[in-house]
Amino acid sequence: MVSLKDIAEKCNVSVATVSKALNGKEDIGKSTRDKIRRIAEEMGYLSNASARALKTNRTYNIGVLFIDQKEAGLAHEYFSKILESFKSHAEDKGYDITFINRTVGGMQSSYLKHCIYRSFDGVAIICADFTDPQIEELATSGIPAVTIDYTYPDCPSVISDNTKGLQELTNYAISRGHTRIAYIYGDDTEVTKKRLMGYYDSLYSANIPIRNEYVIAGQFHDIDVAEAATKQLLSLKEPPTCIIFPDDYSYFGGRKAIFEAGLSIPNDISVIGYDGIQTAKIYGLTTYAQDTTSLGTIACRKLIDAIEGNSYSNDCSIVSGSLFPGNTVAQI
Amino acid sequence: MVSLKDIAEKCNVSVATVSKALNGKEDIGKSTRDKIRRIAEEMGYLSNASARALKTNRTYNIGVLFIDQKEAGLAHEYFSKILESFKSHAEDKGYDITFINRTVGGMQSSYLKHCIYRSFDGVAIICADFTDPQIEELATSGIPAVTIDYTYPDCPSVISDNTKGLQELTNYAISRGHTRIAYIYGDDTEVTKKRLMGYYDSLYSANIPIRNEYVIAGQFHDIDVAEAATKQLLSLKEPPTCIIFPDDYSYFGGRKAIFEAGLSIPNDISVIGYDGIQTAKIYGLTTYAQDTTSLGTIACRKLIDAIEGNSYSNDCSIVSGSLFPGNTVAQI
DNA sequence: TTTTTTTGCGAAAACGCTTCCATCTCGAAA
DNA sequence: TTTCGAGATGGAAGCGTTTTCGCAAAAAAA
Repeated sequence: MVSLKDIAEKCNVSVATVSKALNGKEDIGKSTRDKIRRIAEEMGYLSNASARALKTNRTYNIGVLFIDQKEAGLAHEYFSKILESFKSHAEDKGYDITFINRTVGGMQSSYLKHCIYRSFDGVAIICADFTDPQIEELATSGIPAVTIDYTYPDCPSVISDNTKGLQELTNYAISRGHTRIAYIYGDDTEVTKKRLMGYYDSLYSANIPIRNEYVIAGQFHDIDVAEAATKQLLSLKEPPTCIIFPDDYSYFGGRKAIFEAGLSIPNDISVIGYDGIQTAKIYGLTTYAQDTTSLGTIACRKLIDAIEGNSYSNDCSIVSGSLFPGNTVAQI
Repeated sequence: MVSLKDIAEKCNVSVATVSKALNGKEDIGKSTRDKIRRIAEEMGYLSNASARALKTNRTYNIGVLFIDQKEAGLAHEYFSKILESFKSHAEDKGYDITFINRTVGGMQSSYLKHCIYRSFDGVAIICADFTDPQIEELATSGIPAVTIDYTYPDCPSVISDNTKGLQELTNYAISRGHTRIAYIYGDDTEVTKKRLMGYYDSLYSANIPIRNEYVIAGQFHDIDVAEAATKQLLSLKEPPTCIIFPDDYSYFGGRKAIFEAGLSIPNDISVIGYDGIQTAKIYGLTTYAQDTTSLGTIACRKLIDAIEGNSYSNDCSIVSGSLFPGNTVAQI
């Protein structure tokens, strides 16, 4: 590989001068600068990221935590879209993306140690189990960090407006004449709490009594659980006329139960998802499309602000999505 | 951050000794080695990846090319599952994964230059447009590389057995009594060529004449194109009784056309996908599940072999998948 | 005992880069 | 004329490692 030294020799200048020319420093003659740049280009020079990092303590590398909870991982459209958007924004700004894991040198270690070892300039926690103490350790370690869909104290975050999402969906069902609206909620997380708030709020505002048997626990991205929960709802003496699932994917499980019960959608029962994934939209599922592009971009912008220290805002941005009406909620 | 020097001072030995102790070199006393290791642990020492890379020319970092063709990108289940599997195998072996892009320092450049700049030990080309000259440049640059679903000369690869896949699917349709089997093939790539071979071979072996109007061009992962192609097939004087789609996702487009034509699956027409993605399986789509776990693992193993120089096999591994019968092919 | 071998450890260079500071030149001000 | 300051350039240190080589001490052989 061609190094600064090679260019220096070819140009009859010092290594220091070459470095300055290439980095656009001020104290250098215009003509020498241009010459050095031209020669460097000709020789196909590329700076050595390791050497530069060693000297400057900046890697221009962002660690991304993206954990494969329940085998969904990268294949989970919501998260992978966010990652996609985050990544492309980061690349525009000159940062690369490396996955964080809990090994260093092939040995079990911790997320934080891995990040320190790799000297990431910052980390983005996109998809993770926020109850894992290792995650909290990382988010609050002092390394610039940003979290998505969860907020730690003193760590900037961006979250999807889950309350609003469930409000809009519930309101939509109400506007179509439904009052027996069930909600199968997801895992016990912040996201779920926020969504429940939206659900309760909508019903309350519409003066619809809340029925406990209509609010049952499910899990995110789990077909079997959704199927079982749906069966449970359908077996009530007075079953709901509309079911809201934890997410679009879970809906596919509920659908199975509904069909097996000999019911049709939306004539016999209405259904609603959450996320706005492609395959759900194709089926015309009524859902709430989260704005993954904004989530990723904003998260990245905040992280880079934190890294570079300008206008650093240690707050929580809330991004709202949009209702996708579909055709799975019947007018009553 | 604590460095070798800090440990050396605390232990009253030289930096060289500490390095050797921590790296398990031979010429060092057992007791000093243990002491150094203990102190290092206590002080929370982590070696500096940049410094080490600078000195050794090894980054233990693998570049992964994963390009978002037609907006599918990370959300494409087939590729993201492969990446997932590749990643986890790499991490076990002490390698990290960084995404390749065509910028360096935020400026437009090329994939190869980006990889050189980052000094990746090797690169994996998982999802890309293999006709792009920049990809070929990268694959044949001399940097250890592995490609998936495409083979360049002198570059190890692993490909899914596409010929076999289409043979099995076609044979399955034939075994269910079909003879008017259409195939909407994907983009003009190696993968498509191989699959067409399988399709033709199956029909030929079964003495079923090949009808040109049944073999039409579609695209991978494109719902609209699949919908149009399906319409075209359905409008034939003698439409097929079974349609094989480029992939599971495309099927969702075809499904639309079929329903709009007032037909039902599989009573009026049988359908077959390819890939074995979750949502397709849920719907009972007859498909061919590719073995993404093996694809990722084998690719990673080959790449690391190439990097580390042991038993380096510059060949092409073929991985077969398995038929998922589903219930979308009627018995005739 | 002396000689040889083995073992344990350290000095120092090098990897490629950035940056502080010193030096030198030259035109402008005094 | 001398003095100054600005502009251009280079020397050199240092970032945290690894690794070669040399040296001393201890152990083994003579």
